[in-house]
Amino acid sequence: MKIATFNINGIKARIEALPRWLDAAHPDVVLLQEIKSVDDAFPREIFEELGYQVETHGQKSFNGVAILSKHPLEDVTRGLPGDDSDEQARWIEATVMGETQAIRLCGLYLPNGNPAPGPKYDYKLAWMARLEARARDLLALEMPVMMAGDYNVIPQPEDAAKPESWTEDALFRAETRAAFCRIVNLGFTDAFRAVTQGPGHYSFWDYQAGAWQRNNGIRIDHLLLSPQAADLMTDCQIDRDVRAGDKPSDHVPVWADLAL
DNA sequence: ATGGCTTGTTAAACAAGA
Repeated sequence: MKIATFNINGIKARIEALPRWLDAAHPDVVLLQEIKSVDDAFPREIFEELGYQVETHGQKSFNGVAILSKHPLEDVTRGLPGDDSDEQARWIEATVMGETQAIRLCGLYLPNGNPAPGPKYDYKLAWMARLEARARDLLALEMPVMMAGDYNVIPQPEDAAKPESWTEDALFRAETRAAFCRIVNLGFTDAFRAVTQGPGHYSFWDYQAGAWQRNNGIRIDHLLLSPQAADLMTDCQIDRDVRAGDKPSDHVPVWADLAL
């Protein structure tokens, strides 16, 4: 089962590029971030005609996550637990049945947090604390679990072309990286790093200043696997060529294949 | 880079992103 994460930076703006990638990559499940749409305005028919079930958790103008799946989605839940006053649409969960066993999928859009320090950074760290709590509960299920999405975290210096320019940024500050590390160290596997080591592998290139042409990128879209999911992984890749297509998102898809 | 581009909202700028 091929499961991908893709921050599309607006579903309306990606109404051609997203189906184009689906046709080329034929993922079974896609976790989308930044749909920037309310649920009623999401063009679900386009994806249903391609064979996908569509579950959205949107809001007006900003954020918003969704799941596209060629297999039935069960027990869909919306919103990250831990703060009922949080109105930002950044988390969706669903269970997908494979041929032999089920996997719990979590799609997430972790807050950017800039400028740091400040209230937006405080929100990011508080959100990561809630994520850690949810991650603990998911591990206790002792089943295949994937938490995938735009983490807005550069885990290591090798995950940025110019790490020195990110030192005070909310994506790379010591507190951010430590919070991410705490979650991984609960027992998750960074799927991409289990397959590929070394620098030069990015999932985001800024629209500005010729970042793509200069390969000035960062790796911030991650797939974290529970031990039971990591045991099933056979491959994980970044579809970097998508960034060179017509009217691209500033992020590209990252996917993993699991023997489910 | 104090933001060089893109998006959404809404009708000419503004907010937000990373």
